[in-house]
Amino acid sequence: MTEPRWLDAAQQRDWRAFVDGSVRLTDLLDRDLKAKHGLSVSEYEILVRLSEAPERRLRMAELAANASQSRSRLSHTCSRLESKGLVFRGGCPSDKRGVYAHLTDDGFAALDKAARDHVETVREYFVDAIDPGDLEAIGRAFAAVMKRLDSAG
Amino acid sequence: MTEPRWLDAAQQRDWRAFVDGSVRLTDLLDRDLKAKHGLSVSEYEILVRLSEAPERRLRMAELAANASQSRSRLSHTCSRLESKGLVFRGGCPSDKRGVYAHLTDDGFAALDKAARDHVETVREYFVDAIDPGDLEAIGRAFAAVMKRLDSAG
DNA sequence: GATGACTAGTTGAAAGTTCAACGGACCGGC
DNA sequence: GCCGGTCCGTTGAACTTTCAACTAGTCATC
Repeated sequence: MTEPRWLDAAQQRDWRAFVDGSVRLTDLLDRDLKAKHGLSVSEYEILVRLSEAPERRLRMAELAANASQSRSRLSHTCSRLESKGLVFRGGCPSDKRGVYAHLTDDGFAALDKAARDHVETVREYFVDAIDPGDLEAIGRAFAAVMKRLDSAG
Repeated sequence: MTEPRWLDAAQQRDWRAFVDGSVRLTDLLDRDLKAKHGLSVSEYEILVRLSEAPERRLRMAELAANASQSRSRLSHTCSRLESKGLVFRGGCPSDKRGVYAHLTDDGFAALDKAARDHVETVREYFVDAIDPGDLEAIGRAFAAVMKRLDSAG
């Protein structure tokens, strides 16, 4: 077995800061959203993507891809959101296998309320905590990470 | 209700890049580690913290804090790791409520093997995908985020 | 040395996620 | 037209995480 190229001290420090910081940050956001609005971050993300889609609806597979979730997970989560009345599912005329997830008016209203609090928390613990130049660096960096993930499949 | 200060376009782009990128990256790392070594990232993190501790052992509460996990979750996860023979738990003489989680030799060996692959994947999709200056920015930024999380409790 | 408040860690059930398998619909070649 | 391969989305079981008790030990005060 060849010796792996270990990270140097600075790389390790930066990588760990990201791992620890992002775990703790998403944990906070999740608890915050759940306590104030009864939504998990992944449910919230689903509502966001739907709200931005034309006619506020998306095919399940596309929604799953947008929200970086497995189809199975989305299916279960959508069932929950549907039973809360925030989403409903209807067939797709052009492809009879297909299903459209629609955002309901209640869903839009719930999202609007949740987003107001959520953005404040994101500001407080992320955007406003970070030097503006460093924030841009994060944007560039994770765009590059995603590009590499995409080209790997 | 006062209008929240929404993120501007650039802030939103950067925030979303982070959210999407980090979800997809940790997802990949998790699958990779699970497929090659039968460990989840959170199990891996526990082994890492133990391996770095003096005498390769830590009190449960301290380990939970280091790994950013709840005590309950750590308790369950440790049971699993214990049944795999990677960790064992023993009492604490100075505080009879206390429990030390120890890394076994098998645990250390498993971690060593896993780390060799893990670091390669981290390099490929994170460290080597990112401009060095941007990586430093990430380190600074998430250190700042953690500092703010700490001072909020 | 009792009392009450707090901390360490575990437990079991509920809630959520992953995994493998499935039913049905599209699509290509024959 | 039909047969195999593939894609869409769902399902139920297995697994993991969260939540709310709970036991037991410590500590401070009286």
